[in-house]
Amino acid sequence: MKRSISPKELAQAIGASESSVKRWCDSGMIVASYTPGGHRKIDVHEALQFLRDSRHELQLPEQLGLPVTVGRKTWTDGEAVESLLDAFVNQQEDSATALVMDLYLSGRSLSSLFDDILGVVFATIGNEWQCGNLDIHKERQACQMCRRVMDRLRQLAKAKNSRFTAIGGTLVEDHYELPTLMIEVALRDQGWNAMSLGTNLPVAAFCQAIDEHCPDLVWLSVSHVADPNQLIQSVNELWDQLDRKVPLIVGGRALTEELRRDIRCTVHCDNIGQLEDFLQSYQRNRSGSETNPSLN
Amino acid sequence: MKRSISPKELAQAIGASESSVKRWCDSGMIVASYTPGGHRKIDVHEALQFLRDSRHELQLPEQLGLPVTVGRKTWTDGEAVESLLDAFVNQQEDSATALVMDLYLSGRSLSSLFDDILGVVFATIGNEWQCGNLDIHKERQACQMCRRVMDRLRQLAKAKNSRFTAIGGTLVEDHYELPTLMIEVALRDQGWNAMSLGTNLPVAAFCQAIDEHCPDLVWLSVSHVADPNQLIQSVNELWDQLDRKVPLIVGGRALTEELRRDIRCTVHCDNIGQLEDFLQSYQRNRSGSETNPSLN
DNA sequence: CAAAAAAACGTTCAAAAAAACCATTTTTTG
DNA sequence: CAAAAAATGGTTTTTTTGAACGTTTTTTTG
Repeated sequence: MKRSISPKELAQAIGASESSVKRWCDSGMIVASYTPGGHRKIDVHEALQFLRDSRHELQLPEQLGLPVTVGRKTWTDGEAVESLLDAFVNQQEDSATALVMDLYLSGRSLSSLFDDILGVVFATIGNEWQCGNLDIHKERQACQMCRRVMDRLRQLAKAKNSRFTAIGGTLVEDHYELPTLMIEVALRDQGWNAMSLGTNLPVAAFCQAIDEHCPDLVWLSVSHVADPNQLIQSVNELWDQLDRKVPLIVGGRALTEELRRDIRCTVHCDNIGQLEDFLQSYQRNRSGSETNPSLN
Repeated sequence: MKRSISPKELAQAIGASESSVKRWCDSGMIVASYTPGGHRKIDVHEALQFLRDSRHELQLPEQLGLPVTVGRKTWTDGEAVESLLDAFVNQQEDSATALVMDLYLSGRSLSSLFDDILGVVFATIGNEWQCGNLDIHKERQACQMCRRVMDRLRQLAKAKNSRFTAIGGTLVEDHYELPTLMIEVALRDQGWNAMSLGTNLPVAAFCQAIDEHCPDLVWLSVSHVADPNQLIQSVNELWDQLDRKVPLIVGGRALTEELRRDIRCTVHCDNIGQLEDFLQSYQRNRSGSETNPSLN
């Protein structure tokens, strides 16, 4: 952890301007030390002392809900996973939100955020739960909190007037919402007009939605399979329903080798990163073959 | 969306003078924080809270980062239901959010908002779906949108340091999230520290959570019953687990007369309004019988 | 190691907010 | 109904704030 921060960082943390923080330092309201060149260094302890003395509330402007994150710039994957796990398990939603926003705003791609951080966190939570080390309700609450955090990301990546539409969801008996939500948010972040239809849907629902929205892409998230044969039949039914030009993307942790063999789809994805890779080549092809005024 | 605003901005937003807003801040009617120099900063949450308490008209909603349509109209229940239904079915999330916020800010109680508006809307959506007039995915998407709207209300009614804790959720095979979320939000609005454990939970999960949190109240939402006998057994198991002093509240549209007869619980609630009524008498009793320093 | 880029410095200045005060309107009360 | 009380809105002076800008220090990069 950093032990001192710059005026700019403190300014961001408390929602004031850098000028004001500098003035407060000079007037002695904030105790600051100086580098040989004259740059102010504010000890985190002094910053917190100042927060208590002044009537200023720490109103996290973007992120940084807790002292531990003040001025922190870079997280390694391992640290982020560990902290997030802790926050989710101990129901500290503010910390979790702050951390995820921190990662997002630091320029990390959503695919990396989902695959390398949140995915790992929830894989761990799932494991701990199945090993009996974690109560069921903690797992559920972690999912709920994560969903709220994702909703915030979803709002940040809100759909522009994109030409490309995508729909997706999960089939019957599959109630896992987070994976399909991740795909929705990742697609939106890539400029798609993505809509998750929801979970536990019969194939008919997909077909109706396809008729209604004429999407340019359909995704299917598979996290739980009640009846493998029914799944295979459903996916293939969906495949037959789709125009050849509309790719069907299937992925999820419940996809066994056998299922993959028997399922017809455009591409299997094991994570969001692969999905994005596919999208980019797909968009290049589409843009190349189509006459597209907006790109000229 | 801005986090905090100045008195002048709030004054413009509600069409009052800056002087009045400052006076209200000083008198405590508006909860304000201060910069080190003494400038008032009003958290948007607090501004909305004040707006709701004081019944001031919101003339410039955009000052608070709200959609411009908020506060433009007074709604009858029928109109509100009709418009909300339209917004949910046609996936106009912004409109739906604005309308719900409108109703909330106009001073309507959450119980009324849930029982008379959102409840009716989703009863209608459910009906239309079962009659085949509405595609399944539309119902699912409506639920997702509603959940996001509820999450915003949940944030507004954020838990204070309440003495009273409540937990609840749904039992296995019951995946309906909205009702239990409504209860959570309504309880929070009443000053409770309410936590929804989630859906599709075994009784064991409730028991673990009860051990961990020692709640003052437990709720159970029943929207779908796969096996009536198992439900009865589960609820009674839960009842036995609970201390007599901790009320168990059971409600939901799937509660038939027969089920009610065989289920042991403190009180059945058909809607949020009844829940609030029970809470008020309960809190009076608790405050009266307990030695409670904070009330003296 | 040196050049380039980024961040922080100090200063100035205009806009915004606070505080204090007074006039006007609305509500309460006898 | 009229006087008193309370609430509201406007004005002035003083204080606080945030942004701009050219300069200096620190960090990054080749």
